[in-house]
Formats: sequence, structure tokens, C-alpha cells
Amino acid sequence: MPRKPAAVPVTPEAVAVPPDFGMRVVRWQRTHGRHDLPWQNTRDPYRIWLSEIMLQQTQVAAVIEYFQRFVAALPTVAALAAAPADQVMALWAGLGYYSRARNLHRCAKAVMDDHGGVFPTDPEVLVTLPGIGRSTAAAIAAFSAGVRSPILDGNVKRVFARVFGIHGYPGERAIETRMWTLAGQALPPAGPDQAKDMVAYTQGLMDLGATICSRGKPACLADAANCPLSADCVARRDNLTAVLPTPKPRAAIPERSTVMLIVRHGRDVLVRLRPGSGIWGGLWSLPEIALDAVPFDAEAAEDAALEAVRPFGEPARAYLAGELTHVFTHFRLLIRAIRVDLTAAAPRLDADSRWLSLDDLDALGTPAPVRRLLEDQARIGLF
DNA sequence: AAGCCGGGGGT
DNA sequence: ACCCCAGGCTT
Repeated sequence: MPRKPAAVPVTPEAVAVPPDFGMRVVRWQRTHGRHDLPWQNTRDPYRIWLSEIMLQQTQVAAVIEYFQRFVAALPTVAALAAAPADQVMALWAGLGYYSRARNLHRCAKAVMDDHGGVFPTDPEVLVTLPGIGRSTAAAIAAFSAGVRSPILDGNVKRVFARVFGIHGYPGERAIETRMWTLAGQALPPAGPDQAKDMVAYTQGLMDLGATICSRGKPACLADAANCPLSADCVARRDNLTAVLPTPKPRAAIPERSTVMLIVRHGRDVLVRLRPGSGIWGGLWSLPEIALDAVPFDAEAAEDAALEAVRPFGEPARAYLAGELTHVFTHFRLLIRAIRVDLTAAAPRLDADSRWLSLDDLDALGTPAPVRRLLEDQARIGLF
């Protein structure tokens, strides 16, 4: 039986979480984690909640100043609930995602009206409040009361994708569901120290993701001892830190089209130097012609090509010789090539044009698709 | 499941 | 210029 080739990396269905995963993160946090952020070293649910909302999709460095200003102006949930909306929005201005501020205000009022002014510590209750989702609810519960409930934010997704070798965009439902399962299995054990462990663990996952298991250059590459999980990390073992986590799939990119001319005389082809800026800036490429006709009309293109090559020589014929699509970061380019064979070539060319022998293709900088086009022409014996 | 919200930092 | 960030809500 022929075996199926495994071309694409496949993540095993069942991923084992090392039994001491949680406590390794706890110990690392206590010795190497962050301990002096303005919302740490407190069990005040108000400050913890406020910081978690501010930190949604917003980096720590940007939040600190806003947090200080906010708690100075509105030090309690009661003060926030009683404040005018204008003041709340003014304190938030510049942080972005302003629905967070509106929900914050609504949430403060709900805590006052529906919970006697006391913040809930049960994640299942917290998650019913405006602006508090599953992960934020767990973070508030863990920091304010040591509740054993997992978070799953951007940091955790990155750490998990790498440690467990999970391929696939973490925003995708199936991937996220598996990560929630892992998050529940990775918690430090329940027991007498659970509350303090959960504070360190929850903070530790965030600290790991922010300071060690960063997106660009994870610190484990410099020294594996920097990360308490490096011994079990699939991405580090398989050199996949640059690939995991799988990035968000790009939005559909637009397609453009162009018509290039393969103007041949003997073994020479006409090439033109592109402007220094823009696509293929400074490379020698094939001359292009602009066509108004949509959809593409081969005969019109051939006629336009015959007209366009007049300064360069005497054309014998012109015909559509090939098509290919080239993908850029931000668009796809459909290239149609019109071939024009010359019976005689002009003696002089301007500075931006020259004849290039196919034998000298390596000597000039040529866009990859142009090179492919010319090599294809040569391969089928047309040069 | 996909779109929306947003200013700011890192590369 | 692009990606991502201690996500959640709406359609």
C-alpha cells in the first residue's frame, strides 16, 4: 500500500498537558514575572476589573497612565456608577474601543443595582455583566478571589499554540475550543494553596506571553532557560516559533492585470528599467501596455502591441504567448504576455531600454514572474 | 462565522 | 506597511 504523504503539519487530536505545567508557570511568575504593575498587589475587584477592561486589545504600556488617572478621579465602583457619562468617556478618550467605556459605566451601575455594590467573584456571574466575556471573567475571579478558572487571551493563545504545537488560526472556532480545553487542563492543582497559585498562574501566563514567548523573537531562542516550558515546547523543538501561532488569514486581495510584451530579435528580448519606487522598483522588466478594453480582447492587445513596438524595430507578427498570475502581499497580478517577433531592430534605444540576451538573464535584476515567462518561452524553443 | 471597534507599539 | 495587542458584542 502506498502511504499518503503528510505534506501539511498536522496537530494531533489529543495533546498531553504535562502534569506540573501549572506549577511551573506559578514558580516562574514568582521569581521572574511582573510584580509592580499598578493593578497588581491588590484584591480590590474594582481596580482589577477596570484594568482588565482597559487591557482588552490594548498593551500594558498604553494602559498604565489611563489607569492611574481613572482611579484617581473615580476610586470606587460606586463613584463610577454615579459619575456622568461625559466624565467616563473623557477619562477613556484616547484609549480606543469606546464601547468598553460605555459598558464599563453600565457594568458599574449593574454592580450597584443588582449586586449590592459588591463585585461578584463567580466567573459565571461575572460573565453576565456588560463588557465581561469568558476570559475577562476568569481573570477578575482569579486575581480578586483566587478562583480556579482559566483565561484564554492573546498571550495564552500564543503560548499554547507554541508549547502544544497547535496549527491553525486561534481565532477559528475549532482551534479556540481546543485551547479552552487545554486551558482547563493546564491549571495548577486545586488545594489549600489554590487561591495564591491561581493569582500567580494567571499573571504568569500573561507575563510569559508578553515578556518571553513574544511574537517576534521569543527569549527561548537565546536561552532555553528563559522559559519554564521550553523543555516541553513543540515549537522550540521543531523550530516553529516563527510559524506558530498561525496568523490570521488575510482578507481576499484584489486582482489586477497587465499586458507585457515579449519583443524578440534573435536571442535578444527588449527590457525596460522600472522606476525606483513602486512594484519591482529598479528592476529590469518587460515593457507593458495599457489596455482600456474590459474584458480582455486578444486581437486588440495584439494590435496595440504592434503599434507600441514601432520605435524598436520592424515587427513580423504579434500573438498572445502566455498568461500567469503573480501574488503580492496586497494584490494578485494577472500577467498576459504578447509576443512580438522583429525582423529588424532599431539601432538606438533610450537609456531605460535595452536588449537582453536570454543567455544574460542572470546578469540583470528581473522580476520573478518575468523571468519565469522568458524561461518558459525558451523552454518551448521560441528563442 | 464574520464584521466591527481604534490607538499605539514592534518589526 | 503590516501585524498584533490582558476581547467582546452584534449581525
